Amino acid sequence: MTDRQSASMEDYLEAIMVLDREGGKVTVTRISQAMGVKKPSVTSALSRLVEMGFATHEKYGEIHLTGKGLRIARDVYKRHQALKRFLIDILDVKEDIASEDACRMEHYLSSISVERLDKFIEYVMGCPQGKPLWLEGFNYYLNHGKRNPEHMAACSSRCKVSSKNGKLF
Amino acid sequence: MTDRQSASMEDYLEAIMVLDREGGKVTVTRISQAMGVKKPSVTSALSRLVEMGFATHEKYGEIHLTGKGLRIARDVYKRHQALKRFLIDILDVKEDIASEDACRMEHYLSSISVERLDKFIEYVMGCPQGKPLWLEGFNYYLNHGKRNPEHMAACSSRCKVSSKNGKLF
DNA sequence: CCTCTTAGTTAGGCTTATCTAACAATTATG
DNA sequence: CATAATTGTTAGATAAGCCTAACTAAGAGG
Repeated sequence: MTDRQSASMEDYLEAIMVLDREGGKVTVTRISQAMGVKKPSVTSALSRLVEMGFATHEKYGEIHLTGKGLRIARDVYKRHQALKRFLIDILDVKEDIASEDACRMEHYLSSISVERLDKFIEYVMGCPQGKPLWLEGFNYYLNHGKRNPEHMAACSSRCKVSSKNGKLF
Repeated sequence: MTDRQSASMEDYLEAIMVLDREGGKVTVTRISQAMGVKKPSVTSALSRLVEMGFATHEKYGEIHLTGKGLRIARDVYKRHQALKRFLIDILDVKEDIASEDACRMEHYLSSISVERLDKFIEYVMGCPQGKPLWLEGFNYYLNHGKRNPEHMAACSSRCKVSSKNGKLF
């Protein structure tokens, strides 16, 4: 039922979904540019997606995901976002690196682990009073190579009111 | 200089290193069993590793990693451990799932991100007084679907004295 | 409506990484 | 030490996924 597709197929499905959300027709050229592959690769991939029942594509015509295809695309995207948010918000990795890492790893995280990761981010970032102090402490640790004596004394996880990472994505 | 090899090549290098650490001669058969591939695949992979200067292997003879090969193997293994420890110790994922996830993702985490992840685990698990209370709070959140009111009141990250995860690996 | 440009497809080749079947070398055993 | 069992290699097939080159379809401008 929930068999994973190849990394490549997942990438195509995800790209089609994202391009569709961006608006306008989803074309071979757009997919090609978005994914950094040549157009014949897209045509070839599309024929496999169609064969597997994940997309529809009439010659020279429109490209759409089927229900099945969309479900997979959303799954992949969810994994992508969870990984990216973790890397950026918790580990303080720069956005471009985080995105690249997420793009590569999104195909390999089990559903159990995504679920946990999602909950973890929710738990940490959803701290009622804002960014947890212990996370501030981690930043200090990253920058200074040692624990902040103040944090160690208090060992407090009281939350900051304003979050440093205010952007939605 | 630090070009990443393919996932498959990294897997072979890692397996050879681990088998070597386990003791005894590293043989085609052992590699084959450890990795779940047939023996001709191992022979073929070995010839590529030798060609790239990552291993030595005389016909019907001994298999060893070169310095270059060992360096890569250690890198991969480090990523593996970081991911696994994170999944188990922080996200409370079961060991077998964590290992599988780590095995697949270990090839795709950038060096910057491993570094951060390592530091993160070090920071969290190395809390002077033991397992942080906020992490206990996360466990509660996982099991009950909501924050523990007590933790919310205190929002404390004081550490438990004894760690629940006492094993080294 | 004809031509030129752009978009998409087809054909064919390459690489990686796997497999099976058959063969060769090595090791163990009576 | 001769033969059987194990171990390792070679040859050849297959599949995914990418590429280039060449072709065809569709659409835009004069």
